[in-house]
Amino acid sequence: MISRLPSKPAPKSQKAGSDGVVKIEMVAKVAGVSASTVSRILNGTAIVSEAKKKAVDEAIAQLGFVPNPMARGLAGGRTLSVGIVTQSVDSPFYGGAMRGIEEALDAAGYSPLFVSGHWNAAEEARCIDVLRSRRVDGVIVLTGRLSDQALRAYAKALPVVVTGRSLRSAPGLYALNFDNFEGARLATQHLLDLGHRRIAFIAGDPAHPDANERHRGYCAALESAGIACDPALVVPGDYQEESGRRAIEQLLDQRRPFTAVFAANDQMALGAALGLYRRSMRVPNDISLIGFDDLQASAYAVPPLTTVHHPAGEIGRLAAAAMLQLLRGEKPHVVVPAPSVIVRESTWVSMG
Amino acid sequence: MISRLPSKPAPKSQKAGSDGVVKIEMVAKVAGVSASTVSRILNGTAIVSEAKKKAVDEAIAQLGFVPNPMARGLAGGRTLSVGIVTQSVDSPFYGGAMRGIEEALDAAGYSPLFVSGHWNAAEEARCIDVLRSRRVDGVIVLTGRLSDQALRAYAKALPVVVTGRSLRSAPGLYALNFDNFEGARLATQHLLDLGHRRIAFIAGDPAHPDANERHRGYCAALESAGIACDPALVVPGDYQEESGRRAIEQLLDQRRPFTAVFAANDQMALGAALGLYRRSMRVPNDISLIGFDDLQASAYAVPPLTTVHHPAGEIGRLAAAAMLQLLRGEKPHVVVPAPSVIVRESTWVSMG
DNA sequence: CTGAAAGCGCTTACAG
DNA sequence: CTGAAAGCGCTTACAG
Repeated sequence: MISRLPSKPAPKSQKAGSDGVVKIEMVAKVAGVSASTVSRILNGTAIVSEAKKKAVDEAIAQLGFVPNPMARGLAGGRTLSVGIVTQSVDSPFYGGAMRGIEEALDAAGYSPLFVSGHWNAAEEARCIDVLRSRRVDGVIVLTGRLSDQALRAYAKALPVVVTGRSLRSAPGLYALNFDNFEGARLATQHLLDLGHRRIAFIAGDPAHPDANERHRGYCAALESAGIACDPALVVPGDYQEESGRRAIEQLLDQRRPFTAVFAANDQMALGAALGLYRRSMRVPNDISLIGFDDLQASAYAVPPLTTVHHPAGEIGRLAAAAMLQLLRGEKPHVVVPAPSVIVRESTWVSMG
Repeated sequence: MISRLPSKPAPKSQKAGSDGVVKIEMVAKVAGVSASTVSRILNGTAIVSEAKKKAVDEAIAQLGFVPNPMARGLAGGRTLSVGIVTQSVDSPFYGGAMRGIEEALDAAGYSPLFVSGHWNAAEEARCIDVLRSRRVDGVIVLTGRLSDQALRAYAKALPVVVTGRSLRSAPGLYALNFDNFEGARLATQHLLDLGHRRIAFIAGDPAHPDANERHRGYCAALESAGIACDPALVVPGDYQEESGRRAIEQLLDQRRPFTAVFAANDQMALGAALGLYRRSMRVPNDISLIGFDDLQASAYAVPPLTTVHHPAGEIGRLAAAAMLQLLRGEKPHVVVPAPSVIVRESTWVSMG
C-alpha cells in the first residue's frame, strides 16, 4: 500500500490537493467541520462533540489522511520525535538500548532520531544541536561524556533524560542509573564464593562514571572478604575487546599470581578470553573469567561467559518511558532492575 | 555551547526574534539583502555576486544562524534527510552498515533516519510510510523482505537504493549487491584447499536472496572439485546463533561424517562453535569452521573465526553515496568490493 | 464547543 | 542577479 505523497515540491496554489496529497482541509470539508476542529481532534486538544469526532474519524479513514509532521512541527512546536544521542549506532551494548527505546517510543506514537556522539563530549554537543535544530521534543542521552552541568543547561531548553549516571532530577531532567557498584560487587562476590582470592580486575575507561563504580564494587567486595585490593592486579582497559586481550598479556607477564579475572565489561572479557587462549590458559579450569553487561554474544562465547546481567533493552524502554512522562508534564518515576549475575561456564571453583 | 532554540511554541508575531531564535530575515537584514537571496546562497540555488555572498556568510556566522529544517522541508519539499530501513537497530551486521551510512550522509550535510523492519515485509512497508510522512528525500533499504516490485513502485515516488539484491536499476532506483555467491565459493574453496572433502553447510534463511546465493556458491565450489553436493550435509538455519548450535547437533546426531563446516553467516558459525564445544569437538583440530560476514566479534572468538570478509561499513558508505548521486540527479555508479576470505584460526588441514 | 485568521520559518515562481 | 509575495500544511490564540 503506497500512500500518495509528493516526491517533488508540489506546484503552488493547489489547495484542492490535485497532486494527490490529502490535507487537513480536505478532511474538514468531507467531515463538514473546520480544519481547526480536525486538528483539535487529532491532537486531543479539546473536547469535541461525539458526532463530530466520529465524522472526522471517518473522513480521515476514508481519505487516508496522514498529517504532515513538518507542518505540524513548524506550526505547533512539537514534532512527536525524540532524539537519542548514542555513542555509536553499531555498539553491541547501546544497540540493545536503542531497540528498547524504539519500541517504547513507537508504542506512544513517537519516532526516535538516533545520532552518534562517538564517546566525545564535543561531538555529543553537536549531536544535541542537530537534534534541537530538528526540533525534537526531547533528548535521551545514553551515558555520554557531556558534563552534568552541560546536561542541566540543555534541560532548561528541552526535556532530557540521561542514562548511566546519577543526577538530582530537576524539572525537565531525569537520570536513570544502573547499580554498577552493586553489579561489580556481585561479580566479585561470585568469584569469592568459588574460593578465589587472587582476583584480577580489568578496568574500564576511567572517563566513564560507570567504569569507576565497577572498580569500586570490585574493591568493596574484596575488602569485605578481608582481602586487600592489590593495585598490581588492576589493569587498565577501555571497554574494547583489544584492551581486554592486552590486559591479560600484562597480567600474565608481570607474573603475579591470580586465579580469576573480572573484566569491567563483556567486550573486554571476550578479549581476555582470547588472550588466555593464546597463552594456553584454559577457562575456567586454569582461570575463571567473569564479565559485565551480558551481551548477546556472551551467551555464545566458548565457553559461555559468566557475567552480570545489564538489561540494556529494559533500560532503553525505561528511559523512553521517563521521557514520555516528562513530555506529559509528569514527574518521571521508573525503577531500574537490580543487577544479578548470570552463571554460565567461564567461572569455576578455585584450584589455586 | 547551547544555541538558542525555543522549547515551547514561540509566541506569535515575533518577527524580530525576541525569543532568541535567529531566522533568515534577520541575517538578510544584517547582510543588507533580501531573505530570498540568503535562501539562495544557503541552497546554492543561484549565482550571486561575490560581495553579497560574503556579506551573507558573515551575517550567518555572526548571528549563529541555523536554518529550521521543518520550515525548509515544508517550503522546499526537501528535508536533507534520508530514511534507512534496517532490520533491527541492534543487529551486529547491519549496525556496521548503519554506521557507514551515517558517516557518508553526515559528510554531505544529510541526516539519517533509522527505522526497523524486523525482517517483515509488512513492517518494512510501514517503515517506508513513516519515512515518507517525515518527508525524507530518499530511502535506503538494507536488504529487506519487500518484493522487488514493491521497491520499484516506491522508487517512482522517491529515490530508493537497496542493498543485498540485484535489480535492474531504473530512474530513481539503484541496487547494490555483494557477491555472495563468490564469497561462499571462496569459503568452500578454502576448505577444499585444506584437503576437506566432507564439508557441511549451515544454510541461512531461504527467504533471504543472499542466503540462497551462499548456498549456490557452496555447491558450485564442491562440484567444480568433483564432489557431489550431499543434501544430508546441508542443514537449515536462520542466521541466528541458536540455529547454528542446533545445526551442529543435527549434523552430529545423523552420524554422517564431515570434517568441516561452512556456516552461511558468522552468527551461526559462532553458535556452531558452541555446539561443537559442547560435544567436545575441537576447532579446528577435529572440525574446521568457517563463517561469512566477518563481524567484529568473530575476530575475538575462541578460536578466532576464519570467515568471508563482508564489508558492512563500506557497503553502507556506498549505499549512501549512491543515494547522494540519485539526489543530485546523477546516475549512480559505485563498485562494491569483492569478497575475500580472512584466514584466522578456526580452519586447518583435514585430518580425515 | 467551534471557526476564521494569523502565523510557524523557510523556498520559489514571478517579475523585474 | 535580486525582491516582494505567495505558499508549504498545520496549530492555536482570539473571538464567539
